[in-house]
Amino acid sequence: MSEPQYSDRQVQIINAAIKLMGEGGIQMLTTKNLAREVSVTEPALYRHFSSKANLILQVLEYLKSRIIYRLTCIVDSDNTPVEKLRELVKRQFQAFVSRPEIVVVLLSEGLYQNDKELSSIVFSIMLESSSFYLQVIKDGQESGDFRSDVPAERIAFMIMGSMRFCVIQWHLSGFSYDLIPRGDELLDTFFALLKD
Amino acid sequence: MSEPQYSDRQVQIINAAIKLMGEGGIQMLTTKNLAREVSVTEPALYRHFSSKANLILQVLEYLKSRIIYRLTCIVDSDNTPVEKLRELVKRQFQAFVSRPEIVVVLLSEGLYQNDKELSSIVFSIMLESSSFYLQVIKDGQESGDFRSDVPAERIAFMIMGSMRFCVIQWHLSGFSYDLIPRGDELLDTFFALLKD
Amino acid sequence: MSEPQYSDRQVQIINAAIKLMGEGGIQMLTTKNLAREVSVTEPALYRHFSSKANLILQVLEYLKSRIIYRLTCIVDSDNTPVEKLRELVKRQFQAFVSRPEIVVVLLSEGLYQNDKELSSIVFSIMLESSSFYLQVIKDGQESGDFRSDVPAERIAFMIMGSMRFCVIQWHLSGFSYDLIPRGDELLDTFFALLKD
Amino acid sequence: MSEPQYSDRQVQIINAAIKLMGEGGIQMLTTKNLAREVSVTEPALYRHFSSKANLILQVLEYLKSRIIYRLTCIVDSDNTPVEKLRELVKRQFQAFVSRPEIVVVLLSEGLYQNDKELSSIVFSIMLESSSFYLQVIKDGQESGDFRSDVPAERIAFMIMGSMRFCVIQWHLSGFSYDLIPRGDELLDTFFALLKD
DNA sequence: CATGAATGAGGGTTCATTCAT
DNA sequence: GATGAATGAACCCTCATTCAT
Repeated sequence: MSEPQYSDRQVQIINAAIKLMGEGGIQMLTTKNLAREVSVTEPALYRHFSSKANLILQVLEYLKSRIIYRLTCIVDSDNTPVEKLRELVKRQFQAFVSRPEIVVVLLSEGLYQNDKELSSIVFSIMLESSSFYLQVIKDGQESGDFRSDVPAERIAFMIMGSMRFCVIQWHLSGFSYDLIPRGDELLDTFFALLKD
Repeated sequence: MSEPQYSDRQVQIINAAIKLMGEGGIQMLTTKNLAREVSVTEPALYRHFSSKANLILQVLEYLKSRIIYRLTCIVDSDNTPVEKLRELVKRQFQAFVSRPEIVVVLLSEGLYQNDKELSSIVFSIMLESSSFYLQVIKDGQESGDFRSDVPAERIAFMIMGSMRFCVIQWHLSGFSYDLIPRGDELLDTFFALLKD
Repeated sequence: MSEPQYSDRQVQIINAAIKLMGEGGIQMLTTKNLAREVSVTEPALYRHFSSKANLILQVLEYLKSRIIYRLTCIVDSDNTPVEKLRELVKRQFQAFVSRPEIVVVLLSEGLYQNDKELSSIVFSIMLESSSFYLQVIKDGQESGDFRSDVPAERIAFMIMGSMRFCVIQWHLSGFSYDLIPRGDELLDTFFALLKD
Repeated sequence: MSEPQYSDRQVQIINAAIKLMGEGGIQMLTTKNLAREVSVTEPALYRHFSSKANLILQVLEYLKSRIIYRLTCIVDSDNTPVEKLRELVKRQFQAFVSRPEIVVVLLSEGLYQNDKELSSIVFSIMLESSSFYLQVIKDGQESGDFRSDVPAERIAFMIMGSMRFCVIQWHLSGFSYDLIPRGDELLDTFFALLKD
């Protein structure tokens, strides 16, 4: 593969960074906090990442590769489009539930405001994810499972937007309720609106 | 109104803060930058706001009151539900176009991660805005303009989620294209899916 | 008299200053706190005192004049030396009890470290007070009430030192016990040691 | 010993802090002045002390441990009570002469007004020192060297109070005369008054 | 690989004081 | 007399990063 390999320490640091950002946004991701979290000194971090910006970049790329991998698995399976869409939503939500910190890292785009490079990775995660949803919708339209009078692009767009909105509210509420049933409700709504 | 009055200077500072956050997120909102923007010294800011946190809070409340006002005007008009929904979307997008900085302030929830109070204002803006959309959808369902087999809450939810997603992509792209046509497309999609 | 007259406002400010210093030392005596205490704005203070240093100076002179007046009354009375000494101690302690803030202002010499002028006033209060005690001791020695084998100066010195130490401990304890009985104990000790 | 160890830099900083406070009270103890005195930058100080408050605390504890050590040596010696008392006074005064700054730090209780923790250390230094004087007086009473008709506590109290008063006057005078002879005078007075 | 020590740049904030009104 | 607004200087402290060891 062309994907970069991460040393154990790097993975450890990346996960610590995700944890910290999850706790208090990018303002909590300081070299001091990070070093404490990994139980090394601050200069030691620079053995593994050339700078803080570079670290965040690796964090995003690390998450991106895992997301793409997950989406690929689902879309490449033998399920029907309806089942695939269900899986896409459920597994995405399960991922957030099992690691809520990621919500901050991935859905708080504004965090990376200053850095074009970071913003563009977040953007690319969004776009590439899009294509998986889009493919499933198109398949569903061809198979007659989903209505065809609305372009697949716009449907995929609405689905992703709704999912994001759902997760963001969950986050703003302080993760104070169970996300999973919300995903089921979302799916019900999607299928109702998409019925041919 | 019972809302707090702002002195000229306060409004000036609030707008400068919005501008700065628009340019570089909360990391650009430093007292130094703010003071330069308003052409006073840093300590002078403290005559008008008790602290930086308090300033951000006022920024959010200032925007909130304006948003609520705009939504109220639209919903209280004599238009049909269909027209109202169209207005809600178009005017919201126009507001963002005429002042893109606001996107950062209002849609980058993660920015306020550290501060429960700020997060809760952003959350409340979201929830209160919701209620306006919801009312319009409900009216449309009663008048037979919108389908009734899907609960109004979920429809409102999808609409807001899609709008946010649309604006966020626009933001991540660096405001590199015209947002308005995207709003029109969104509306087309909404109406197609909501047709009774 | 040659003593300066104080306007009502000046007295009000002086007393507010004493109160503040009593609460938190000279670090609490800020123009902001002072203005709040007197219910005027900060610049208004400068109508009555040319500077903060000048204010403190007036505070000390104000207190000094009152102390000297009190001491004079006692020493000029018709009492015996023994009674006068008793009065000097009791009335001094009563003054502190009725207004503990003064302890800080008068006995925390270090506060004025930076300012020779202020230090010298505190010093002069100490020296002038000394002379009253000294006179009483001398009278007592002449009348045969007190032993004469130790110079009056040294006896007066020990008495004042013990009194100060007593009050300082009371202060450091947070005024957590009744000072008056300690004064009585002190007096017992003095008389026991001074008996001819 | 169980006492905390100080690194060289910490001792250097502590001494610089004492020097600064000696020159101009706590108002002169700024991070900027301190850094200049130690020839490092301000942030460097924070590698050795977590905050300015913590530094002052360490200063006091550092001095306390040295004082207690000195007192212990004297009291544990084989001298007679009379000799021990003489030593206690002389060595204390010598310590102040050789390092007058300490007067400010230890005898300007008001300095720490704002901080309960600091005040309580100063208080504890006072109390613990007390116990050494008390022991010597008691021994002297038992051996018949000192009169027994006045409780040892009160005698110790008078001695400490007189000593403090002596040193404070010396300080207020700007260290303008030799403190040592004053100590001798004090001792003469003590012995005269304490003679059985 | 990792550390202890240090740094320049910058953070938010408070201070006593001034000035025009 | 008093105010609102402003200021220069200074405050304590944190940041990401570097370097010698």
